[in-house]
Amino acid sequence: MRRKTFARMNCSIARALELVGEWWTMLIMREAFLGTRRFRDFQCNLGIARNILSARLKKLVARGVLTREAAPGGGRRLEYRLTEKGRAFFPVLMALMQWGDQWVAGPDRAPVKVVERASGREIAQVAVRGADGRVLQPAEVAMVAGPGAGPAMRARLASRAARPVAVRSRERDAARAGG
Amino acid sequence: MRRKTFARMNCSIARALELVGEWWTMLIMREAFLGTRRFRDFQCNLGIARNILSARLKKLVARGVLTREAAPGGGRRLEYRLTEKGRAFFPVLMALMQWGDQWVAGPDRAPVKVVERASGREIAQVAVRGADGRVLQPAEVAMVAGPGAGPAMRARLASRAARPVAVRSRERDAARAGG
DNA sequence: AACAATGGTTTCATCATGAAACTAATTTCC
DNA sequence: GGAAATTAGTTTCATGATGAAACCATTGTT
Repeated sequence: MRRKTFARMNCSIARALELVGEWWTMLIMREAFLGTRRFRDFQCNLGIARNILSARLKKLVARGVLTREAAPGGGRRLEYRLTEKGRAFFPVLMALMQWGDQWVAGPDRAPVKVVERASGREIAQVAVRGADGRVLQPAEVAMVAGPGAGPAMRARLASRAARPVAVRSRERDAARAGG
Repeated sequence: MRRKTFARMNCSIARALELVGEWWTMLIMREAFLGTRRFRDFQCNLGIARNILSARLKKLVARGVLTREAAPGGGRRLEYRLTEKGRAFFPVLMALMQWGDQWVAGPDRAPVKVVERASGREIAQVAVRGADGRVLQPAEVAMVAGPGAGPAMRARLASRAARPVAVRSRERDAARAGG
């Protein structure tokens, strides 16, 4: 059967994943943030098949995440560059990288360190913050219906509004389970 | 050919995606943060095929993102719950949701609003911040080799250390391109 | 004109996905 | 105690996505 689309779901995460959630796409975004612009370089740096890279780039351009422009220089050179929409994706990638650093690679084994260009100091952990800037844990927030919520989502959110993601202590050992 | 694995890549984003980057997995995480714990509820809320859900949950448990425990109640009830590692994924999902709200759903069409439980005020934008708490744009940071960088990554980062993600003005129209 | 570099598209074998059918463990109803 | 129901899967099978290699097209160089 055909792979299901997330586009119809009344959920911004699903709709975002429809654009960037396919296999390879987030790594293409990573490359773009690392400064890669040319088809050849994406292909070599990632080791992705060319037909797949072509399809992914095409979709990202069509969705306004990248632009495709002729580049100066010999041959048939093109450049793929991040748009404003693409650059706005930065926090997602940084959050994902930090999670990988801390929970997959292991502490102090990060392959890449992100530093503030001006000062050379490492950036802070990407975190969810309240209006006052305080860092919030999952249990400290609630999901409520937004202006774009359909009837189904509205019903779901109403029925569980009082049920945060509870934190239990007995799982600490299990959280270290194998890789 | 078999789908390539990202696990060997010297990149925390790739390694994170190896765990949560498969089709459906991030939406399963979203459901978990919304409070869903039972197989049946994941299946109904997402509309995912049961064999795929089974495979994804199994992998998330094996990787320490979820726990699987018997739950009180009739039948053969099980509960899947987020571990500390799973809860640490919160900023990634919130960043993704906000990006979807702003750039895919369109402004003021967000299906879900996330508010601080204590005050009821909406949370802030998830952003990359420096050590001093100031919000940083992609062009304001540099990627440098971390303790876990291999020779190849080290060489790449050294050669492009001086090349930030440049911001050009002429793309503003293109960024609005079709959906 | 021939050749090389870049950026693809096409073809084909293999793997992943989705739907439905089937299995298994536990509890409730009669 | 046995039948049915609930939950949580696994198996089977048709179809779609992926990866590798081959092929094509445009532009610039010799």
